[in-house]
Amino acid sequence: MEFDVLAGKMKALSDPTRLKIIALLKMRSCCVCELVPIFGISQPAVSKHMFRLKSAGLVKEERQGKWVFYSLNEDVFQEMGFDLTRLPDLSHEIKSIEEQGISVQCEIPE
Amino acid sequence: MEFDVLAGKMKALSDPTRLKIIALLKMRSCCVCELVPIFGISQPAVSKHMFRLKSAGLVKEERQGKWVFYSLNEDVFQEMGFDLTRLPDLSHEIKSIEEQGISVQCEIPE
DNA sequence: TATTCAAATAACCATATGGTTATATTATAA
DNA sequence: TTATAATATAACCATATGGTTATTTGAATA
Repeated sequence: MEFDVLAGKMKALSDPTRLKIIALLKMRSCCVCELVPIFGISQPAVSKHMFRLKSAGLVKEERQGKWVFYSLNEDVFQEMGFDLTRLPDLSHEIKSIEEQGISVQCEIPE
Repeated sequence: MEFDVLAGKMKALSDPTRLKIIALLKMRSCCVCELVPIFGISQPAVSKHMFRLKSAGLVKEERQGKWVFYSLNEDVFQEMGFDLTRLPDLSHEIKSIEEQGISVQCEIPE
């Protein structure tokens, strides 16, 4: 797990519209033209949201004739939730400031 | 759970620095002056990050003399992870576009 | 009381974000 | 082949973001 990568996935879900899109895709795949009336935003706005979700790896796309169907990448989505519960150990950072003598002992705020 | 609120929490964690701060606070409380040398950014930059984490409810603050110690709000953090796995049901949105006849049957892209 | 240290706030800047309208691309249908 | 439908891309705009430096606030210390 890389902090940058996980933060990128979080950013992809940091918008209410994209979060709702994910909730919808948990039910079934959708094409752009279905999402437009649901969210009441323009078609290019939906396309941009899908691009962001796809770039983060959260969503897969599949063209079916003139439609492009987007589906949830369940593995990536689940892994993200897991990563959130297993953030990397940063004890070396704590150790570093302690060795440099710049840590603050909250026990002894004399 | 509200999509807006959850998205707000995600946004608070959508920055690598803030995500690392959370990872640090999982180990122990820290004050601003400890985080400054760890991240190599200015003290006001750290203060702004803490404000954003606090606003999202992910972090608690406690003044100890001239220091302000920030600690992880573990309940909120855990609940966020849980909410992510239990996104609200949006079947009514699907039903709506189906009733309006604007849904696309991906089974029959004739 | 005056000074000093930690943190917060203000003002600013460059870049990112989420929307728009207009146009291009891709694939079906006439 | 031409028109049409779905999607993507481009260009633009207002606001948000993450950083900076300068200043203010709060608390401990000389």
